[in-house]
Amino acid sequence: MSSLVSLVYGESETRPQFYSRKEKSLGVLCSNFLGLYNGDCAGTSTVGLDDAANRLGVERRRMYDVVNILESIGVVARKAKNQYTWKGLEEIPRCLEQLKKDGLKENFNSAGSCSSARVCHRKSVSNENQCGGLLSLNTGGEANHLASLRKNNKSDKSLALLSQNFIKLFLCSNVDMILLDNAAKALPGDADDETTLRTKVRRLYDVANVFSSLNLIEKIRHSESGKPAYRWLGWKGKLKNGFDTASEINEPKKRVFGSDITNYNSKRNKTNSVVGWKSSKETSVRMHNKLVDLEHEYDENELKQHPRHKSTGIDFGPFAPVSVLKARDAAFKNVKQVQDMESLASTYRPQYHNQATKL
DNA sequence: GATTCCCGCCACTTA
DNA sequence: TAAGTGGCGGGAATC
Repeated sequence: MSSLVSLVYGESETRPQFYSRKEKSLGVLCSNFLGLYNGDCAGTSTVGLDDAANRLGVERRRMYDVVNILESIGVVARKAKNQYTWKGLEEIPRCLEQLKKDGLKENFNSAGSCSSARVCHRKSVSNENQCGGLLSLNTGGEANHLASLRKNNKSDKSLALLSQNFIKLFLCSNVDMILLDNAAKALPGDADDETTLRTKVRRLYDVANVFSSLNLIEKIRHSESGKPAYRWLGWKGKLKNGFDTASEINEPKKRVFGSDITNYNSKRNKTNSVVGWKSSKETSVRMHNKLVDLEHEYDENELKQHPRHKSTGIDFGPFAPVSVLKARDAAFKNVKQVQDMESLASTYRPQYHNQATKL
């Protein structure tokens, strides 16, 4: 029992250190990873997976999650076994641009579904996609690490491609707000199978947490259903002192959890409370319609089952941006304070390490 | 009770 | 054959 307590409380702590999911979230890990390689280790061109895991005090498995998602937006590129090339945050806008181009060119979500997203990614596997490292990696001996996945159909479900397709939902349809459930349905895969959907939603939470930590998206709440939705913010960040300052740049705009929305475009509410338009390119119409259909379908069912009072706006959910930002800022500060890598590792390890696995 | 998402099992690939 | 990779879903934290 005492050992169990120490697992939870931390052996070196005099005060109980309660387990907190937020501190171990992929978003926080991502922030720390970026802080490490974009800040303290700026200039480092090669990222060793084991090294990163050690420095950040996490299991290697978690690094795969973060790195795969970051690879999907060009921040890193797989170089060799256990090694990634650090491309940098400045790759993000270029990658987003490319993703948008690809998505539009390949008519992402043609025929009102995302079946073509599968086509899109297959093309990507064939190295037609130029984005970052994920789809055009292939430097040196590492020919195409997705090729192996393709063999066993793994790439169809890879986190990296899910990430890219999630982004394409925003970029290619020009919706700026998507219900997570609907994103899962709209993305490639069996949308009728409950288990498949649930799994996809789990993965989308992973992806969304990382993207949220990058300030590419923000989590909000569908005002009527209370269901989670994500709003596209786009890449606004620029580096300052080696750090992504997107959070700082956007900080004034952030709303406190539960507060009223002031910058919400009322026009969006007119047609649909969740899906809004920025423009209306023909290619985007199909996806828009699909998402709108999903929303209508969802809203009708929801209202039938759970009649609600009319809401005046959007409520932020439990993933309150401010709290996340606080956690992130704290993490960044933490990273900044540590000058040498040795102390960095010891600083971070307790935060992530699952002590239970050390038994 | 529903939502969120960490955790680690395990199948598969690679060296 | 050991090590690397990452899909997957159980189940606990959180709302």
